[in-house]
Amino acid sequence: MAAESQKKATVSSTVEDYLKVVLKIEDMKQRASTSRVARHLDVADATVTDMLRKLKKAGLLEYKPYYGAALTRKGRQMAVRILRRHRLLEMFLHQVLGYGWEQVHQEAERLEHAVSDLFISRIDALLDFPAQDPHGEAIPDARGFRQVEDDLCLAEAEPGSYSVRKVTNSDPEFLAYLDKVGLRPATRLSLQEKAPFQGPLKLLPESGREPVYLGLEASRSIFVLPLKDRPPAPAPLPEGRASLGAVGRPGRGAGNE
Amino acid sequence: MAAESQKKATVSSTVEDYLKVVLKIEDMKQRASTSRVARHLDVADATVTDMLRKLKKAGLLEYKPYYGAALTRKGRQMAVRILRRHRLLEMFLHQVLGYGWEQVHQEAERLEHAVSDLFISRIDALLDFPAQDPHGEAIPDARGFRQVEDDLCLAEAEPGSYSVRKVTNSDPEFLAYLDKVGLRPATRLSLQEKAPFQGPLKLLPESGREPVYLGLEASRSIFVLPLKDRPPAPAPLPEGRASLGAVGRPGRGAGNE
DNA sequence: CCTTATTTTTAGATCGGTCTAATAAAATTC
DNA sequence: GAATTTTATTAGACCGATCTAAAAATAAGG
Repeated sequence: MAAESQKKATVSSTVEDYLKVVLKIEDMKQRASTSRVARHLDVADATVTDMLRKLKKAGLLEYKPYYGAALTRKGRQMAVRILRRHRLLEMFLHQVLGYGWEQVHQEAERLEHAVSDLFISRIDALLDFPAQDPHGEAIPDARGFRQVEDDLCLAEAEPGSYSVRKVTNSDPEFLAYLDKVGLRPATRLSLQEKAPFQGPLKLLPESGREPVYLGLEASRSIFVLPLKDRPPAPAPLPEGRASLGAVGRPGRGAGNE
Repeated sequence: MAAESQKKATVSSTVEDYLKVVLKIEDMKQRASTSRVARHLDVADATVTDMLRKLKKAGLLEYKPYYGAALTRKGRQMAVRILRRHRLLEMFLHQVLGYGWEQVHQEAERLEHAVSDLFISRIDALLDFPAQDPHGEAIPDARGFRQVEDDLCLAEAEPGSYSVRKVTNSDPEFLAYLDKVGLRPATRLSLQEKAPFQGPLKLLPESGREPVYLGLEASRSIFVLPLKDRPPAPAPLPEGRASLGAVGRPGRGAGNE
């Protein structure tokens, strides 16, 4: 063992959760302050202060009292690993077990801490190495590389034609609603107008005939890709709904749900 | 809610583990004494004493100091539920993700505490409601019913023809060995002789040409079904190896089936 | 039966993760 | 720039699960 001692350094699932939210906050270009982390994890601020000190000691992040935390390379590596697991699991639940996209997050949240590397690599292969999860979020590859994407948030878009790239919100209610009005990754839509003074957006999804009025706040979690007028191929996601060797949602036979 | 208050009563995974081993011990027709439970869980006796008192207070088992524990109906129900999850998960890992039978136990051990009921019912359907796990152990059904089987242990069998029903040992080394010499659920074999004085058994598995000499102790974890001489159909397991929508072990590039 | 050995329980401590209440630092406002 | 508000940290405690060491109950032998 000459090398840098690439210890497996197994951490608790609590630690994994802390790393995950720090990464998430950093990805949003915000400062990972104590209170922000606390809000994301729904724990008391004091608990976070404590934990950040511990994680600093473990070399997983830098931490300046009264300022906040920033992942070290090692910490980021771990966080990205969990992110990968989470998203792969979501895709697996959706494609193989027929979960709705509003159901996958909660289950993946528990599974990401429990499955082995073998499990992950098997589902990765089974899914043919997917690049996005069911919400359109990029899945980091096995080496921890993440594709960067220039994000255009619907809240900041001008009227025009777009296709939905991803939805960064895991609230099941919200996702179920989007699904109902026909807004999912890869669907095309035209943004018709934006009411002034934080007003709602008027959208026309290609699927539905009815226009959809979406609150400005809600529109912040929808990211889109501008379409050069109306080309034939939008195609971000490999393909839509449950298609693999899946039991197509529940259906026949004995009871599920 | 007029009825008996069928509370979901969610317990920690530690508690689930305790219930599981008490069930296992009871299934072996032994007394679930403090030390026996401690050995199975690899914890100190004192820890078990404590826990048994707690579980008694929770109404999950009866407990007499200096004697031992016995599951209540509620406790047994929970324990069987975990057993079902465990075995279903093993089958899933084997059939869908191509795990070897010596690999499934460890992974299922973690997953059984993490997956939701929905997950379980989906894999149950995906596997077409299997009755046995990869070791040939019966999977309790969704209502908690367990099929009883008259167990004939190889250690107690007379020379003759048998088919392997189940292997009750989760040591990966041991299972890998059995696999190598061609002993798995549903394989036929002839028990040729048993050496006296706790001596080894001489076996001839149908697959292999070489006889296998198996220690008496090892033979205690192999259970068999007597064959009426040599009929065409042995068929305890629904069918042998990975057959479902499985990715046939890892292997090639794409592919789901 | 009394002594010894074994098994079990009690007592007291530790560890990880969490909390509340009190205090202190930083940011904001006047 | 002093006072107030907001944000963080310290202090002290709790809970679940575990441990070790000591004491007590049961079982086994002579």
